[in-house]
Amino acid sequence: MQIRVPPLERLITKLETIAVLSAPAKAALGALPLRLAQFEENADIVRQGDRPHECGLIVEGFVCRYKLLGEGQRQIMSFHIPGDIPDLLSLHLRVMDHSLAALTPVVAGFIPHAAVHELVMAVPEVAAVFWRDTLIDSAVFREWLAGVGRRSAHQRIAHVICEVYVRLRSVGLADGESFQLPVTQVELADSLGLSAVHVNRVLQDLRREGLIDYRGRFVVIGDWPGLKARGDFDPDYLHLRGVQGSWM
Amino acid sequence: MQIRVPPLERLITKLETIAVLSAPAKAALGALPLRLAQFEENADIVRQGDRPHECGLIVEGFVCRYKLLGEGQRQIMSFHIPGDIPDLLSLHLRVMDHSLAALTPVVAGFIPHAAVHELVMAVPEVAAVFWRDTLIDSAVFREWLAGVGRRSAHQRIAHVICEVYVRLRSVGLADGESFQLPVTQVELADSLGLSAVHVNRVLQDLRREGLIDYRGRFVVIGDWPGLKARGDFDPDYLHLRGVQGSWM
DNA sequence: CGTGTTATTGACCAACATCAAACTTAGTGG
DNA sequence: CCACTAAGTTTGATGTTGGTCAATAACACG
Repeated sequence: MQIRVPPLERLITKLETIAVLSAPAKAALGALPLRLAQFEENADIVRQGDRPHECGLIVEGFVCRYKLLGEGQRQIMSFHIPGDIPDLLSLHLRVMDHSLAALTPVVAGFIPHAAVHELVMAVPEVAAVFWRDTLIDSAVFREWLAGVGRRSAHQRIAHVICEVYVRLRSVGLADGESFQLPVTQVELADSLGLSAVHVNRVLQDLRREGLIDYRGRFVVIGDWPGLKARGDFDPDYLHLRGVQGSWM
Repeated sequence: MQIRVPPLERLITKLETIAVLSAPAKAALGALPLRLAQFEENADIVRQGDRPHECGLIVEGFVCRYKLLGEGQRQIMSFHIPGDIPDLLSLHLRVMDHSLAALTPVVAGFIPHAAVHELVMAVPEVAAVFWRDTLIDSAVFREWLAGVGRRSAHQRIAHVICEVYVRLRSVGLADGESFQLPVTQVELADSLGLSAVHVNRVLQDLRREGLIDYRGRFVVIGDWPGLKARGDFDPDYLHLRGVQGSWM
C-alpha cells in the first residue's frame, strides 16, 4: 500500500471538517512528529488493557473500535477512516477499555503523547479542536446507542450506511454516490447488535427497495433521500462545520 | 429541597474520583461563579437544539440524558448524579444533539462558558480533568452500546444497577449496599432498549434469584458478587482513580 | 483448480414486544 | 383519616422481530 497524501494533511483535512483552523494552528499540526506503521487486515492496532504512549492517526485504510464481552460476543462501536485519530482518548484515559483493529490493510502514523501534550499546551486552539473531536466521537456513540436501542434492523443498517457515506464525503474520500465500505456482513452485524444472517436479509430488502446496491464491500446509493428517510438519518450529530453543498 | 453540601464541593469530590487534584486546582474550581436553579421532576434542563452558554453542575437530584427518535421513541443514554456536569460538552459542541431532564426535583448550578474557558486556559490541570471527564462519559456510552447490542435483558439490568451503585458510592452518596435509584421501570426500559413490561419481569427474576430487591425507587443489593457476575460488570470502563477499599 | 472466506437460503425457535386489564401506591383534598 | 386520583407496577394472552443452526453457493486468491 502506497501513501498518496502526506499523513498530516489527512489529519488537517479531517479537522477542518469540524472546525476552522488558523494558519499557525495548521502549521503546528503539520509539524507533529510521526512514526509510520503498517497493519494487516484484521490485525489489532491497540488492545483493551494497553497503556499506549502514542496516538495513532489513520493514514490509509479502515479501522474499527470494538469490545469483547463475557460470552465471547463482539460489539463494534465505531468505524474510522483516514484522518481520524481513534485513540486520541488515550491521552487522558491511560488504560484502553476497548481495542482498535484494521478492517483493511492500514497505514497508521503514531504521534507520541508527549508531542501532543506540548502542542495542546502551546496552541490552545488545537487543544479545543482535539477536545471537540473526542466529543464528536462521543456524539456518534450516543447516536449508535439510540439506534441499537430503539431502531429496527432496517433503520439501523440504512443509518450506518448514511453515516459512513457522509463522513467519507466530508473528507473527500467519496465522490458521487458510491464508496468503499470494506466491512463484511458479520462485522456489520457486530456493529449493529444483529446476527449476520439477519443483516444479509435486510440488505436484500434495501436492495429490492432500490435504496442501495451493496456488493463486494462497495456501496452504490440508489436513492439518497429515500435512504436517509429509511434510516431516520439526520447528520446533525456529526457536528460537521459547513454543509458542503446540496449533496447532504 | 435544601442544599446540604456547598455546590462546588460536589464537583470537586466528583473530580477527585477520576483524577488527583492539586490544591491550587481545587481552589480555582471552588472559585467558579455559579447560578443556582431548581427544576421539577420531569422538567427538561437543556433541550436538543439549544445553544447553551453555561454548563450545568448537578447539585442535588438525578438527571438523565435522552434523545427522541423519529417514531416518538425515546432512548435514555446516561444517568447523572450530584457532582456531574452532564453538559460540559456544550463547551465545544455548540448545538445540543440531545436533551437533559430531571428525574427527581433537581438543583443545578450553572457556570458560564466564559468562566470555564478562562479557568481551563489559566489552569491546564483543570483542562485535563474536564477533558478526562468527558472522555469517561464517552466510555460509559460505549459500555451501554455494548450492552444494548450484545447483552441479554437480564445482564443489562444487572449491569446498570451495578454502574449506578459504584458511581454513587464513589462520591459518597451510597453507603452499605442500598441506595436510591429514582427511576421508573419505563425509564429503565428506555435506557436499556427494552419494553417496560419486560423490565418488570426481569426485575422479578433478579429478585427471586436474591440478587437485588428493588421497590419504590430504592435498591437493596442482596448479593454483590452475584449481581456483578450476572451483569458481566467490570468497573474498569468507569476509569475511577483508586478503588476505594474492598466493596468494589 | 483447490481452498478458505463470505454470502445466501431454509427451517425452526426464543427473546422480547404489544395490548389490555387489574392491581398498588403515593399524593391530594375534603 | 378517608376517599379519590394519577402514576406506576404487575399479570396474562398473543404476536413478531430477529436469532440459531446447518447446509449450499459464490467468490477471491494462490
